Amino acid sequence: MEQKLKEKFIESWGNMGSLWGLNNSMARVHALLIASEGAISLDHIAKTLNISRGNASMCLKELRNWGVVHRVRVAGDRRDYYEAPPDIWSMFFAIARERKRREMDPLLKSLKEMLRSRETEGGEVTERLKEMEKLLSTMDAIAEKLLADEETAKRVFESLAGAS
Amino acid sequence: MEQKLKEKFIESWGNMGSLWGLNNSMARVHALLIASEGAISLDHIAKTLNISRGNASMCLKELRNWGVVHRVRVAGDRRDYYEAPPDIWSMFFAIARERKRREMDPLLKSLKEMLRSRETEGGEVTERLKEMEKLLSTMDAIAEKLLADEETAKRVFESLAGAS
DNA sequence: GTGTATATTCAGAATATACAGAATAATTAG
DNA sequence: CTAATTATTCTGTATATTCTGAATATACAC
Repeated sequence: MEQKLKEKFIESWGNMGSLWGLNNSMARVHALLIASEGAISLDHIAKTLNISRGNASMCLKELRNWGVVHRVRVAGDRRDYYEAPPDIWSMFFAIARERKRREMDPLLKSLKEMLRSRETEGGEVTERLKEMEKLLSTMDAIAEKLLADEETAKRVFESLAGAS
Repeated sequence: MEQKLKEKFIESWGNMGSLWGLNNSMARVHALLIASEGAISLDHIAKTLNISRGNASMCLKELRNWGVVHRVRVAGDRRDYYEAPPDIWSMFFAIARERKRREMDPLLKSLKEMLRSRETEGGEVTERLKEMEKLLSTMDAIAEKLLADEETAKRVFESLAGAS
């Protein structure tokens, strides 16, 4: 019966994943790992989700890049096992870190470069770009601060959520 | 010469856009509007970006759904003109609102549903899902609060970014 | 009303992405 | 070292997405 919940979760997570940069298989692999108690093998994953072992391998690699899945080696067993660390908050931070790295950093970098190369130039457009750069720098500073220390960040979140 | 800056910005924004749900053309159209002083016509957009008028039309429609582009009607001119509102902060909030709506709300909804349908059940998996629900609810509360009042939000951001 | 300029929608072509399964590489036991 | 087992990478195919250009609709001038 626990099975039904698991399947439903895998399906939902699969749908959601695409919203933050995972394709369906990746998100399903991730969901299966989240919903499984111990570490499980690539083979087990491929069989359970009905995907090829090759695909499973690529998904796991990418999920490890995101930092949301770990490989576990078991002595006396050739196979690799994989698990999602149990702490949901650290998963959240891993995802946040990666998304910042992918979505924010390059844009901020590109803005800074553009503005540096045209420091002297005026115009409305340059003004807007400067404002964008300021805004993104603010966000960047916040993100850096929060991602650097998870415990502090948690407290900030609780306080922001709670304050009337 | 301003032209080079514009092109570079369009290219960067185009690359970035795909990371938050716009396809390349949409993001390029958006970038062109951000980087243009007044309102410009569909025709102008299609020509400048080398895309079909049909595609331009669809992109503009979608960008207006996001709330980041406005249509301007000029008296005595049949054509429609489009512009990106000049305030970067309100653009930021429009994007944030839409992303929350697309990325967070459905996930939270789906989690709540799952948990409701299995309230009685225990197990490690259910525990994790509950934690996820709690975490997302916290984030949701923060987002609601910040998106409801832009001025307050700005102040919160400044303060978070600044505090040592 | 008619004719013209513009915008939108749509079908299918072009392109990009995701996947299975085969080929290759790596690891380990013996 | 060799053979066996598992993991990874690669290749072609299936699928999904995006885009164009044509068809259709809409708005306006007269």
